Amino acid sequence: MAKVILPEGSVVEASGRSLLAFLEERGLTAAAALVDGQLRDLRDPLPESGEVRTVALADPAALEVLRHTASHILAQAVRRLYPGVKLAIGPAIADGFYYDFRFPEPLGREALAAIEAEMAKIVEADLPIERVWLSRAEAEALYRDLDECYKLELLADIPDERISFYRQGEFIDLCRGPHLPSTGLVRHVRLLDLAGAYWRGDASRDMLTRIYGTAFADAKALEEHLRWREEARQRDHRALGPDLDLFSIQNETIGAGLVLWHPKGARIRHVIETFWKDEHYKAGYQLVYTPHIGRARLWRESGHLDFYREGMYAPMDIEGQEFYLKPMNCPFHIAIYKTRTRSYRDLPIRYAEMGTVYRFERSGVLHGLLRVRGFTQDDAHIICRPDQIEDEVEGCLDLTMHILGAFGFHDYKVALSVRDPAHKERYIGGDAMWEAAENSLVRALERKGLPYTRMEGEAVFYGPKIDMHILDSLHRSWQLTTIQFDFNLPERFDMTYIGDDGQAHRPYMVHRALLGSLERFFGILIEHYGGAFPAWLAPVQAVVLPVTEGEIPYAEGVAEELRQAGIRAEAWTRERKTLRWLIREAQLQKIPYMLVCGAREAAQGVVALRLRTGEDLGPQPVAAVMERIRNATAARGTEL
RNA sequence: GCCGGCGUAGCUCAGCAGGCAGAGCAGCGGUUUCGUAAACCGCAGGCCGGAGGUUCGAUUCCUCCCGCCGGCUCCA
Repeated sequence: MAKVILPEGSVVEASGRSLLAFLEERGLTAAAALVDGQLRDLRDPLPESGEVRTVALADPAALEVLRHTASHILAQAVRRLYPGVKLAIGPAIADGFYYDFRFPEPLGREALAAIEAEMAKIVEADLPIERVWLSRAEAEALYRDLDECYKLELLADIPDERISFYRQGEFIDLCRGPHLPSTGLVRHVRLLDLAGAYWRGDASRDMLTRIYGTAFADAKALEEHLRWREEARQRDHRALGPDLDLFSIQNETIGAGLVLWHPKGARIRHVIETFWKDEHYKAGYQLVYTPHIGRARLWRESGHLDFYREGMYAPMDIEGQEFYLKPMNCPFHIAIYKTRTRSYRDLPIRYAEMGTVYRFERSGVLHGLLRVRGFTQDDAHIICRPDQIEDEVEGCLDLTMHILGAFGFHDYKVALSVRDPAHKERYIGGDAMWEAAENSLVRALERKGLPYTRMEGEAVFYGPKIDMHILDSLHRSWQLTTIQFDFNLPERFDMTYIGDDGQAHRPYMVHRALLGSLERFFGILIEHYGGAFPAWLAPVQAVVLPVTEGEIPYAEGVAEELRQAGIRAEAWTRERKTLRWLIREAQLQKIPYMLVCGAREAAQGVVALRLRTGEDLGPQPVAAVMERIRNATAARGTEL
């Protein structure tokens, strides 16, 4: 007899019947059964022994099942409305689900409403969803009759002889399940988007139409998700950038994927770079500058022309010599290292550079600041002895958390990428190097108490690495930091140091970027803060607003006083507008501090302080306001 | 590259059964001297993304091109 745990927590002993039968007797509903840690259909007969737990519809574990069922309902609805349609695949994904179709006619977004309405009918009908097992021959016959070429292809990849299908009403679909017991449970579903997608992601195969949707157990969760989407849309850096006059990308005149940093964006970048440089000097790095182009010989020696050519732009001819625009900074840093014989006493050497690189990206993948063709890496190369690698990796993690923490990122997801143990021959460098490097990464992560996911076979051919993802204010994950060993370049460039034995040795080299690229990081920052930058980053920290023309000289004096104190301040006196207009404008520009000067304030030598939050703090001495802004700036927090 | 959507004033958008191209904001000129999210009046602003076709006539219909946006395995 199996131990059955019902939704309200009561336990019964049973076998043979389905969990669904028990629930129906009690007038209960649920999404699925959890048997030995695996989700199963409620309609399955209970096992002879073990534990069966009821998974409620509201259980997070049920979400995937719910969405998978929603994708079947979508397919059923599409089938009804578009008889000639061919079905491909329809899985649940992180935020919802999709289904890929080939439509006989192009489908527009406006069709989604009608499909949603048809889905509602299927939900209303509360069709039972039942699993059906077919033999291979039956399955193939079924799909040949229906002329479902994609499904036939999927069938061919399934090794089993008994093939699992799910049936709801007139609709049947190849599927491993599990599914909800009936369509009536999918109450809160919404179709969101329409997009093209290749069959099996392969650009040489058919282009299908993908319909995206999402589903939740209750209306509130669906509403929240839709609000979240809307919030993300409003924070889109591609809209905020031009609105706040931070940057522009001018495809027609400048070129795709090439960023113009406007004065306000440049002001923020300057703050970021200054902070970054100061912290790097403190952490024992040496800053360097290197050129944007280098001779073909350099890139041949580094191997870039062999392994990275598709990411590089065509060479330019300079006095008969080929030069390439740099896609990476490493060869230059190595060239600096090699200008003299290095002693073991010189190590570690840490070269850091805000190095601007150019990489070819296909036009379709370019995306605002997040994917560009020219960008500035916050790059560094650490060259060290074998006995130093662990401390060096740990030092990278410390610096990463210190710097990212200042920008309000405190949640990290870490991926450790190591060799594929089955194919060690695909990687450069010996076992001993790989193990030492991997151990140093693991130990450094453990010493920092950072949980990580180990990814076998995800390492690049030249060394193991750590990638760190941060979560932004909307809980979206972004990969920023990468810390990777490179066993390849020291070899290719024959880098050495003289050890205490008087012999030449090969150093370890670690390549790392903390913010990744300044462009990408800026885009993420804009979305993280929704354009409302904290005081230390705000391009304009304070505006001084005169109430009438009479206070213009006073306002200008106050702004000048602030600027002399190192505060980024402007007096808005260029044209005569009402205070209401000025406040609204400052609010839209998301300026943290508004200093209102009317006749009363001017007479007393004070300002009325209003914060971006809408808080009116009333009259304050100018010195007190400056102190407040200076404190908020120094704290690098979001508090104004 | 491919699929779908979209290209109209600096920006946001309306218009189009085929008949001289419209609004708000921004800009410029003036009036208003104003107290915490938009004072008022006026002026100017356009190869309706580009090329070709159909037509007496095209921003509108058709074809091609260019650009932008969403997406292109999280596998039945």
